[in-house]
Amino acid sequence: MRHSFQRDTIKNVVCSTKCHPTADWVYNEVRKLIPNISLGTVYRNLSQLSDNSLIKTIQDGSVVRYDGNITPHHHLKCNDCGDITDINLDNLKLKKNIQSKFDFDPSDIEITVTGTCSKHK
Amino acid sequence: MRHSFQRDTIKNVVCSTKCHPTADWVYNEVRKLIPNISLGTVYRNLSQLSDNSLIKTIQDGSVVRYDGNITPHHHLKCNDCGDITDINLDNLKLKKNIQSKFDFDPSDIEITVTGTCSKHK
DNA sequence: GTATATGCAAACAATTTGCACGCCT
DNA sequence: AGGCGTGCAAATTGTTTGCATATAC
Repeated sequence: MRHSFQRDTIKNVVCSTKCHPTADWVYNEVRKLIPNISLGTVYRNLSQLSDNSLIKTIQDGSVVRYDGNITPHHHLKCNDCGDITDINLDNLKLKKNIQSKFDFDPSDIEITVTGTCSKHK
Repeated sequence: MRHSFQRDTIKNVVCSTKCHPTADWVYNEVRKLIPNISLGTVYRNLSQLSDNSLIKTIQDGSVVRYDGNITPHHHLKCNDCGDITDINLDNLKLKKNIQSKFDFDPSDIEITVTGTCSKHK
């Protein structure tokens, strides 16, 4: 992967927010910096960045969101505001449990908790 | 929700398989029984059935799959064959943990474990 | 110089919707 | 009779791709 101003900018935008943005949100932000960038370029670079593990993707219903936080973590999603928050959960025990109980070799465990956040109770 | 032969057939098809089918798979199966059914009808009824909690939906990447098993359970997905298997995990502790640690009221916890199934090690 | 990246527009796949007609109750 | 359900086709949404040009190394 060689250098490109577009890709650097896209990565910066994704990594400087905690809002777990969609491609479209990223596109609009990046356009403020590179007005004539194309949506295709944004998609291509987001895929590429995630293929190279520089960002993460999360499936939120039918849309893909991106996450600059690449440390292992999970998500809370509020049904009211749609906000997604990062949480850390120890899943080592779960991993071992699954390995022994189901004869399955986990490479990734994704836990998404939906519910009501403190602001909306 | 009143009676319809189409909806009954769709529900039966979804509930008699463990393969977590897509709308398209269901469409093709149902067409064997009702050759002139339309894809729109299949989508409408799958949504309706899941709105009424008679079936479940699971997001598998960008496509939606349906599950006739409506008891609380989670999924193992093999990276090699793509097969999705139901597993039972006790998440009561996790629920309580999240409630107290993050001041968040969980309504649903979804755990998807991807990895390698026993057949593909 | 050559391979990779870009902008643009067209193509795509999954899903949804508008409409006229048909069937349940 | 009135409203929900249906088939069909067109529309919508999110995403990907082909192509000619531009840029990195």
